[in-house]
Amino acid sequence: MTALERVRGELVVMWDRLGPLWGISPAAGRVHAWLLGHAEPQDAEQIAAGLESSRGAVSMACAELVDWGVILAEKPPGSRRVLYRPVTDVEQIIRRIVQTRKQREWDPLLAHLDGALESLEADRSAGAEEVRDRLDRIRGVVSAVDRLSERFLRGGALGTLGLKALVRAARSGRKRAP
Amino acid sequence: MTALERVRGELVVMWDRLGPLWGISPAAGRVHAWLLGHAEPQDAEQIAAGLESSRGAVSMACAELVDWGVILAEKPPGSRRVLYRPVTDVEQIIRRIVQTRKQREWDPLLAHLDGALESLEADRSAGAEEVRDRLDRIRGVVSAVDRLSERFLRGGALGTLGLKALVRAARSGRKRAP
DNA sequence: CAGACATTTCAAGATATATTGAAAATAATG
DNA sequence: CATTATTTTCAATATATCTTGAAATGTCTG
Repeated sequence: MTALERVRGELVVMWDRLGPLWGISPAAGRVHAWLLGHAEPQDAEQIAAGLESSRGAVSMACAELVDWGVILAEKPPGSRRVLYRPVTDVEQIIRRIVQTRKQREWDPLLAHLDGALESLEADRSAGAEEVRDRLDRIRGVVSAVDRLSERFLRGGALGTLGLKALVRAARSGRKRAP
Repeated sequence: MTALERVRGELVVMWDRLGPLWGISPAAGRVHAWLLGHAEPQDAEQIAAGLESSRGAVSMACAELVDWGVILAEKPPGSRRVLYRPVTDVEQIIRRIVQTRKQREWDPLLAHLDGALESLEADRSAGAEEVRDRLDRIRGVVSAVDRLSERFLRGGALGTLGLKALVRAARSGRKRAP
């Protein structure tokens, strides 16, 4: 077994657990890992065989990943197969994930909090006062993160957040023991 | 039904879905929401009754929340009951969540990536070259976020990230329609 | 536009996760 | 230190989620 093959297996295990952290399902995470581990784009058949999964499951996972914008589906002319290729521009991946999560989760949360605060304005009891205060503080942070992500999405580059310089610095200083 | 009671119910639904986003289970999220919705600290019995859950489930959830540092367990002298109170300092909550996730998830991820990159260094095939490049780019971002969180955890205040000013700004400008 | 090759869908079944409730453990009081 | 109020644990059970595979749908070529 080559080093590459071993790394591929580890990648699959990692992404299976980490996918949920940024909002994608474990199954889709495994497919993403598989694609990241292969230089050549793969078709659904190969992925299913490699992950010991079924054709249908891979189809679902790929649809999810295309939806998130972290992989691309390519139809080479002269063939009916669909080839999947991972997006390798990390900034683009982050952008898509931030964008998708913002509108799926963050914006609705903010709207709910605003609604809750509004209905509590009428209630002048001591208990309501305290709860309103807490929600207002939470809303402050949620709103701040919301604006931060907006700035990131508009600003065009990681640079706005100082991330770009950090990435540069981080790439040079590898290999701190586990 | 008062406005406060309605808001409590909505909070529970929100936190049930959002808990997983920052790493706690849906059940623990509901308990956290229940506590946030009540000005007075609550005992496990009250929580179980309020959420129509069982005594045991609440016990597990509270242990998880105390572990995360987002609620406090208080033993009032002269009684055997344990009262639970949510931490209301939002900065402290964020700090605990960032800290816990960093060491549970982020640090191991970084170590794995370093290990994978190291074993790929030997493999000089074209495929390995491409995969190594991708992993290196990913490692750059993971490492950058890691350093960012370290800076936040040490720096003592949200201020370091510019979040503090954002929170101030956000709190004044409420009520953009849903 | 028919035939063949591929993909997507979806209901049934398999698997994993969460919940319950009663028994064991713990802590406080007289 | 026995009693009682309370919490924690954990095996059984209920619930939700993921996977499968066959049928339906789509799409490219001659």
